[in-house]
Amino acid sequence: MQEERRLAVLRAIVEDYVSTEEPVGSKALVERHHLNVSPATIRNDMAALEEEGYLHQPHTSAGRVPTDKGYRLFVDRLSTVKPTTSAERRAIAGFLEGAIDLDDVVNRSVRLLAQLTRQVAVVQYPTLSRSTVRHVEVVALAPTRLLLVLILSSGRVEQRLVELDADIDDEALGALRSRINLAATGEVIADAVTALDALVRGADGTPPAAPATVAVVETLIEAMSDHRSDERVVVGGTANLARFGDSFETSVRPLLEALEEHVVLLKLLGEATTGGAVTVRIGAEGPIQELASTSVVATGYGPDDALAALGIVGPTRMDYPGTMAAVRAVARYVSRILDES
Amino acid sequence: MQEERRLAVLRAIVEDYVSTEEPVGSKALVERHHLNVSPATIRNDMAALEEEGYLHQPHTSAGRVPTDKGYRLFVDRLSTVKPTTSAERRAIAGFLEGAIDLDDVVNRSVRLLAQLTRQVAVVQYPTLSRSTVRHVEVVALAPTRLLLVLILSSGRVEQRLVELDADIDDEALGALRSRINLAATGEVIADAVTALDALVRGADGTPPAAPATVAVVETLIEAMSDHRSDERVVVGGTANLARFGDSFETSVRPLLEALEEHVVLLKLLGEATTGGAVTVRIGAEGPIQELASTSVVATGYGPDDALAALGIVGPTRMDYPGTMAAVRAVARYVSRILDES
DNA sequence: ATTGGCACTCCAGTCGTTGGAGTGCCAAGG
DNA sequence: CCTTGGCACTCCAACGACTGGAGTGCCAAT
Repeated sequence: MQEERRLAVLRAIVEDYVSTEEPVGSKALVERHHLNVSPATIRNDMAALEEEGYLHQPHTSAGRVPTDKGYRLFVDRLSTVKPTTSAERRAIAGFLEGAIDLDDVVNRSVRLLAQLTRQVAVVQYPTLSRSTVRHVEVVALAPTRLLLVLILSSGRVEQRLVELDADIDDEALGALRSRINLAATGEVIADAVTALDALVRGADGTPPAAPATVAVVETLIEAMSDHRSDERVVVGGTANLARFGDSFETSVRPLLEALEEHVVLLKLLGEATTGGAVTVRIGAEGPIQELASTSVVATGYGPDDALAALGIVGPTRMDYPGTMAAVRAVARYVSRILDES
Repeated sequence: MQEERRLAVLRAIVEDYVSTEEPVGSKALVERHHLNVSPATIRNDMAALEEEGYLHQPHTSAGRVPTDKGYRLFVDRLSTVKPTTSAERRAIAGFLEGAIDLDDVVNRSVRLLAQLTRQVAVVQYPTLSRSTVRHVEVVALAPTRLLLVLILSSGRVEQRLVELDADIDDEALGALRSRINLAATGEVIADAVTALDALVRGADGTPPAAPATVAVVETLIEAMSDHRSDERVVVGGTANLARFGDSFETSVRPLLEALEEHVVLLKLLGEATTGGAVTVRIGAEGPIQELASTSVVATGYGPDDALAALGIVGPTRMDYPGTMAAVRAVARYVSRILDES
């Protein structure tokens, strides 16, 4: 069955190219992998694979290099995700266990990912809009001044001050607090907002809400709708870009620029939060011009892997199985840590 | 007066080398700057300057390049800080005005600095230990559960939960709140800690403090002593490293690695918070091996320029007057913004 | 102290040359 | 029909020789 062997050849070429960083020729292939055929046979296969667009030749008489399409086939059908060793798992767990708060978890994750993959790591902060409301606290600092504390499942805490036009007594305050929590606690942000909205609109013919209630709920909704902190990502391991050796001004500069455009990164990571698996975007598959010559390996984390995303950016020539394994492992441990705390 | 001319020659060499990035020769010098002498004269001066260690020759028959010592002399005695134009000032102000919170101020400052100087920018978060206490809020979430909110002059807000062994009534709570604020409000963190400590120790023979007071104050002191967030710095503009063109693996990689070592950066910036002026560290003057071939231009910001520091890291071959002006201008505006909010 | 003249140095770019790795194709063998 | 050895061909990358030009240092003259 020569079709099968062709795929084996593609796999071998990808693996060799990734490790040697040089175009791979037919002779070297048969030596390193024990394909029981001659170089000439391999050449025929390679010619066929090139014909189909999986390989590319830098110059007429050079070895072959995988194309984006070749990597794609490799990732989809030829690679088995390398299982992480127990030592690696222990290292990951140990490194993340020490985290003391959300910031620390995120920062440690970035460093860890960058170190494991030797690529540039990107971690998104837990998304506000996908968190659920854990608790809302309403306390009086003064008779006309309330402090709202909004505690989310992601561990984030938001707080707002509300000035009232009139005094509010403890009893009314308690009632307000329990009504708000009844409506919002446990809900996803979006649902909490609509529930709170219903509260003040007096949906079903109930009398209009008291001014104090309106003020509090409005502030709360504003806090929940404040998506700007959604836009936070942390980037690390840029020193790994040094391995780009060649074509610096042409390939590293735009990449560094893209990495500082956090909006761009968020778009990139956004695609990864759908579906539980590790997402791989190879070369120009994505919408972002500047990253056309790089690959992105990312996945969601948190409950249902939908809270936010993390991943790495690197050259298309990368160790996909190993990288995917590392990304998945880190995402799992981060999810667990967040769940515990 | 030939001594005077020699300095003029040094200045001219620094300026030309910064703008052309190439060793500068005697002929080019007399053409570009209207020194009314011949190239031969300049050559004598250059030989003397080299003898004294201000210049260096890459090869026997090449132009001259300033040494670290040469830059140092230039910065200390030959350069006038370029005044920022009103257009620049408006741009800076406009860019920073839009900031909505502390995070935003810091992030905008980094981008602004990187853009103005075309170097790598580094901004330290306001130092906890140098902030003063603006207000302490103590509210009961439940009879045995208190929420402490610590608001600092830097705009930072810390909060802690305290579980009590016994119930506390509103009256006692109010008393506790005002005693704490009396002791701490307006004080520098360190002083606030000692004042609070005195509160529970009952310094002058007063009866020992109530258990609730002890618990609250201890938690508060702990929050104030939590210096880990002191260690935060934000780095931006790494894409500007691309201009390092030559010697990538040798000079950019260690630099990128150093930039990720935030502890290292903090040490670097730490030196800059003393004294109100802009600090310039050239080449190997500082303690950090990895940055031996770069310069750091930094200054403090905030009240007395002592709250925290910001600055840039770049090649020793940089436009010192312009860079110093930009750093100073940004620091001033950041200070102003923080003061207003 | 300054300057023109002059010999000297040395890098950077250019141009052949060449060796080796790799290919494509073909004809022979399973 | 697939595989294989042989062979001519291609082309890069490395090496070395060459050379022009920019720059210097020194010296004698002013």
